[in-house]
Amino acid sequence: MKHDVILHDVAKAANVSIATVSNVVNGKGRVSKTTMKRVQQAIEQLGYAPNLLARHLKTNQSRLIGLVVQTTKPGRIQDNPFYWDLLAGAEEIARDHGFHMILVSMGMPEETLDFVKQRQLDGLLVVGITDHRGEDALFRTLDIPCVYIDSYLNDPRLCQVCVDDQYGGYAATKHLLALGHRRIALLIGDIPMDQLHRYAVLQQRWFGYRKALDEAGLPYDPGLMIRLPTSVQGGYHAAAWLASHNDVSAIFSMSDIAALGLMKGIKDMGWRVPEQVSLVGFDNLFMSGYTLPALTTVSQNIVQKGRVAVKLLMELMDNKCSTSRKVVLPVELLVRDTTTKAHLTDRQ
Amino acid sequence: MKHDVILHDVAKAANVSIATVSNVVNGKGRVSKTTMKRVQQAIEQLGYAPNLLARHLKTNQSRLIGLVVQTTKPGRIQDNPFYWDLLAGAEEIARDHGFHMILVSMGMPEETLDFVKQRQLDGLLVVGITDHRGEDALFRTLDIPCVYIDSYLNDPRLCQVCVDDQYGGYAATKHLLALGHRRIALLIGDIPMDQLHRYAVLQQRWFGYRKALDEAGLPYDPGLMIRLPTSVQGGYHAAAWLASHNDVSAIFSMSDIAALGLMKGIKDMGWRVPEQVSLVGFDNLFMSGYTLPALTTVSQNIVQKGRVAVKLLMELMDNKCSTSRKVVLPVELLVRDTTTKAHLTDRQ
DNA sequence: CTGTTAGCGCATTCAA
DNA sequence: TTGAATGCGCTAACAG
Repeated sequence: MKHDVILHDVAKAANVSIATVSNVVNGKGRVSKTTMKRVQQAIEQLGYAPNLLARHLKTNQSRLIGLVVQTTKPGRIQDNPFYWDLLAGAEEIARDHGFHMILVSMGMPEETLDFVKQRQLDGLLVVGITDHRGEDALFRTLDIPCVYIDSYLNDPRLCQVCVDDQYGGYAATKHLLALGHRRIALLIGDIPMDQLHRYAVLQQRWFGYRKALDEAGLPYDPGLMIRLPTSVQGGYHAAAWLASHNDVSAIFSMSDIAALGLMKGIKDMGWRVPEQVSLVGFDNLFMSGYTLPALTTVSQNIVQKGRVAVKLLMELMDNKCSTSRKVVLPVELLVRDTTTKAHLTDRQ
Repeated sequence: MKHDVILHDVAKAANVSIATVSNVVNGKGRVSKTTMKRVQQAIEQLGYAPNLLARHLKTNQSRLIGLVVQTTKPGRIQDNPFYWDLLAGAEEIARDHGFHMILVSMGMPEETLDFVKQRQLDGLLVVGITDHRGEDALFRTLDIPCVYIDSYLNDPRLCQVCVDDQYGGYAATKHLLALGHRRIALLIGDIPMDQLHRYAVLQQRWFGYRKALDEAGLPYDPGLMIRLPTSVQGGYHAAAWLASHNDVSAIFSMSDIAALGLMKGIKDMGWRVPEQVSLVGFDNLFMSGYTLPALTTVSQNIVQKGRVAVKLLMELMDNKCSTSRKVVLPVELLVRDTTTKAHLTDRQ
């Protein structure tokens, strides 16, 4: 094609100045009905659309929100389907406010900072960081509105969105305890226990687990922590662990993904869920209700998490974030078919 | 914080003109070693980062690539976890070329056009459109580089990336035929058969199915098309259909998602996979190998699809897209445990 | 090798 | 109510 249509072209066509056209476009200033009509017509005919680069350069904003996700290898986005739900929820609200979402894959920290400065991002949704590596300080230096998701930062001035992970862990464990289980293993992820504080979400669920144990007067046994990756494969391999721990009658997996792999692993060993091992997951993935048996799990709404995060960000931008700076979304235990009364003798 | 650091500030600090700083930043023009050092030092100290809005306004580009996805409700992103893989692959390559990904949820067509024009997007990744609603023409009017993913547009000048859907459908069906199955149902999605051409990906797989049937000298039976949504729920309900079609010994589901639901539905009816019904899926989801029995499926690499699409887009931008304008990524039949020899008598 | 200058398209004073 | 003029921060052409 040719040259873009600009303010100037419209002005000429409507026989007015560019200032007037600008006023019409932005609904500002006083413009008479007749000229407004004429201008709108010209805009229509020429197919004019304002150049946001120019507008934003002038107004010193970008109406762009960055979704900052951690990367394993520098510059590479972590493989996690949940992010799409988060992004979808965020985009929905952002769009309603005239903002758009841009992806910021966080590799080297400085790169991320540069990105935000260069692109003049108006706000950030930061997923899953901790304040133990100074990452939060990093974003603080940026001095733009940030909403931290699943991050559990201690600074009360920070805006945060998460789910009630601790309650989730508590509810799942309590459910198993109520069914008579006493030796409940925790599929916690591939991390050393002394590094648990760096994975706040997992730590919170772990807290909930311990709390339920405490209330039941049961001791905490570090030997029941299964430290394998939070993945289908990791879960699958947890079955081998289970084979050498015959006193364990239930496993609480911190993710449905791992729970699915684990269920497969258990069945491949010839054991039955839930008759011989009870299983609880976390997340309520789209197919968790459709496994056989259907997975008992702690359900969370990730799309909603994205929505709420952007809403909070909008408030933060308007400086009217006097209300709740930390939003904890509810989780819900969905009891399905992978949990049943303890029958310890079955596998012994 | 305060005011952003701009070219001017650096220039003053280094005692040079802004043009020289610009040259250093962009590695253009001739700058002496000593001044370059001085400028770089100033940049470092002040923490200068170029304002891309200004740069792009000047250079008339944005280094932004839009990922255009369909929405069901206007303005809302369709719920599909695959998109994250696509986005991740695309971002990986885009970032390597100094581009970033922005989300364009396509509701009303005009909105989308405005978005692209206003944000001055340099290129577009358009997912799953057809040329039967004139959507392709829409993007053509934009006159910016586009790569169409999973779209099967007829215009040979268009850049497209897809997988070999037809071969996938063919291979899956042929596999079932080789096992002795003769009545093979197709779980095709919630669309009228006379609208199939509007869903080119499904149509291609359907072509493959028919081709395999033809080669085996078997007639095509429209009565074997199961028209239920491509979702876990849809698949689950397909089990009821199966119950009333006892001559059907195998089902080819056009998506793993639906296949998972179907597997559950079949088992809930008390039937066994694969002894009584063989099942093939499509996609190879992350947990498809971990169902029980493990799902036989046609595997595709969606991350790779995203990568290739951006690579193609980059070539298109450089005008050196003389080579292949259409890339067909391979698919692979993964024979796992949901398919076995036909035993028609089992359920009759 | 380095500095001066003129816009990119727009929003926004300030005059008329 | 409308228009002329200024500058957002940067690049690129041209001068020195």
